[in-house]
Amino acid sequence: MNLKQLSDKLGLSQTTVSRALNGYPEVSEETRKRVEAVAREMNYQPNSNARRLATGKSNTIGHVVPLSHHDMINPHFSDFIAGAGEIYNRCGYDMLISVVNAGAEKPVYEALRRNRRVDGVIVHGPRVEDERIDLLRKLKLPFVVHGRTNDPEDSYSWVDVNNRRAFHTAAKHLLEAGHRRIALINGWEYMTFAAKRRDGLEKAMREYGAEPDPEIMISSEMIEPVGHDAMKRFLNLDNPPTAVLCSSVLNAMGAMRAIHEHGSRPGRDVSLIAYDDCLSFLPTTGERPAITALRSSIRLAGMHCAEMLIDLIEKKTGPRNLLLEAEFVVGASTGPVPQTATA
Amino acid sequence: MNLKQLSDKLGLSQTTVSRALNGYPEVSEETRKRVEAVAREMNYQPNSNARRLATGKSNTIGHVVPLSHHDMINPHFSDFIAGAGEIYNRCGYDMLISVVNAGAEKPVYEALRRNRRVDGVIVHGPRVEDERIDLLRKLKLPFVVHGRTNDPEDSYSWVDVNNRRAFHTAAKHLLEAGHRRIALINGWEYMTFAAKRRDGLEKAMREYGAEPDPEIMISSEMIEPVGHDAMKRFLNLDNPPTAVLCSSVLNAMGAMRAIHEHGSRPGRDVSLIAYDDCLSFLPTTGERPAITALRSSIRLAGMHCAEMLIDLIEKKTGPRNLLLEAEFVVGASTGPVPQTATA
DNA sequence: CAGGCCTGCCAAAGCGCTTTGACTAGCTAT
DNA sequence: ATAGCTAGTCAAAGCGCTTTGGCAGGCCTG
Repeated sequence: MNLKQLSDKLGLSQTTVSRALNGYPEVSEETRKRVEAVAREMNYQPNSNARRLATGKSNTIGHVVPLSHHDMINPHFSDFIAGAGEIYNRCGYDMLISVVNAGAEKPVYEALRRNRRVDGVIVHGPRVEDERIDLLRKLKLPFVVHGRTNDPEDSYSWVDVNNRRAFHTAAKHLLEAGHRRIALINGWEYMTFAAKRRDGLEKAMREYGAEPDPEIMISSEMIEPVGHDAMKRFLNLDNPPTAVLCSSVLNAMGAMRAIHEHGSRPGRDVSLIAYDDCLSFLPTTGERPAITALRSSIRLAGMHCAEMLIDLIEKKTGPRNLLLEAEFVVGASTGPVPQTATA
Repeated sequence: MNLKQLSDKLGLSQTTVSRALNGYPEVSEETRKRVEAVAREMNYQPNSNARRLATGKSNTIGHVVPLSHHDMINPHFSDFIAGAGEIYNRCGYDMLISVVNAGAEKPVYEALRRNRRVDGVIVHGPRVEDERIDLLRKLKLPFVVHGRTNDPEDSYSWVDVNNRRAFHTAAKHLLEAGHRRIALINGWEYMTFAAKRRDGLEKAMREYGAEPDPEIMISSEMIEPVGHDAMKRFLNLDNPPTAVLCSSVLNAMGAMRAIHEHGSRPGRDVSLIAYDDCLSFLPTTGERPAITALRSSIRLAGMHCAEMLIDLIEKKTGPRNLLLEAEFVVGASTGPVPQTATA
């Protein structure tokens, strides 16, 4: 069933039927009703390729997903997608995903643009120095960054969590409890979110007269074994940390494992705080959670990004920004600094 | 730069240029070379919407991803996508993802078909009773199932792991070591993979004269806290299991946590085997792995599915099947049944 | 009542590609 | 010499939609 057949059936021109269905005002209400009724009855749906060719609009959002060195997609990604996907469904957009080796994004963006394959893109995993912002601006391809780069903040659209403040808050909590040697198990610090988290931690420490020690700070992949190995190493130092900040629940689990193996008790001998992206497959349970955490839903961030991008595309507004705050939830994994250590 | 401009520049007709670029034989080699050179120089790339409209082929593969009850996408999904995405890139296909509530897939498939939005789809999360097979056959939309349903096996295309044999092997390993009370922390058993795993376990147990006990078997979401809570409950029974099979590393981690909390030692007091999908964010480490596991890469499965589907689409072959075997790797989490228990 | 202005509809021209059917020139076979 | 191929090219007809530019006819307005 195509437009021609439908309009023949209705005894109307294709023009009128098209307009009726797309809500143009040049059609009488009566005709519109009739067209809509028959279209529904015939189960008519316009061919999207034809429509795209005619309008130049694709009603598709692109996600260019960088693979890390280990051919792995950031595990946070599936939750982000779940959030964004919900909005796309609601607004009638499709989601196109391109998996590509980190750093090789450029030709993909160019191809998406040249082909008019997408109306806009979401930028994942922004780095401090990121050439994608300039590229996309040059390509005139609407985009929203999930996170930030070091470009001027109001020069592009982004949705981000206040990572610096989050880690500042967490660090302050530890510092107030007497901790002075605080370890950091961070993501890659060429990524903006990780750099900002370190900033927040260091700022808080300096405010309390504590000196950040590079020896107990690591920047790496946010996965379980990395957390484990790092924490194990830290605990075996002559001067081990009394607390640790983890950039993800994944490496936090590893750190916890190392703490247990070392015979230490979390919250007593060692305090631990994790940044919890509310990963759907690792829900942090119960009333009094096992882990003290900073929480912000990555799924929600996905929804915000999608909404903002669609707004940008349809209303052609200028750059917009959204800064979310992480929630700080005290759990069982933090406590006052042990006496032996403060002495 | 479109075809017309390009052919004007070359002094050829659009027909000839199109044929030259698409490798048709009716063009002299000399002309083809010239066309290709200029096309590259001009950075010409055909508009994919126009091509799609003309050919009716979309060069796009659809993934309809069901959301579980908790609005969560199966975490295995991102690894699968990484594998499939690699193949799509290599073969010039795009990946279209539709996130949809579990059970509401039907209208989405119908729309994808009617719109000629995709050339084929990958079916995720097949259930024992799954109406999608029939639906897709009726829609004449090529598809490959990642897993199986209870439809006749050669009546549709699938890529699956031999889940029954995998769990049979694992169970046998435990049974040989003297274990008779074996617990199961499984995925939802309306999903085929989970049902088959249970079958494999029960078959092995019966072969060794052990009776499966429903009280120490659970079918649920494969996430950490579920594994924890289940194992905790099992260990507190009057007659606790001496071994446990976990359907995922995620719930295995939870089970491990419960074992530790209970003061038991994995591999000594309680044996544990996990099915490891080689999740990129939870790599199982080292020479002598901490967990005895069945291994099969879900990323590889993604690649196989993508390859098979593209073959189906391009060569229009009949149904094809691929049954992969999981690798069994003995680690530190299994050992002989403790004496107290056998007595 | 002439002129202008809506309202509601239509025919036809794209959008940029593929593909059909035809045509020419040169060559072979009869 | 005529017919019949083949190789190489082209003009034009789609693919199914949107959108431009008209064109009737009814309604005001002065």
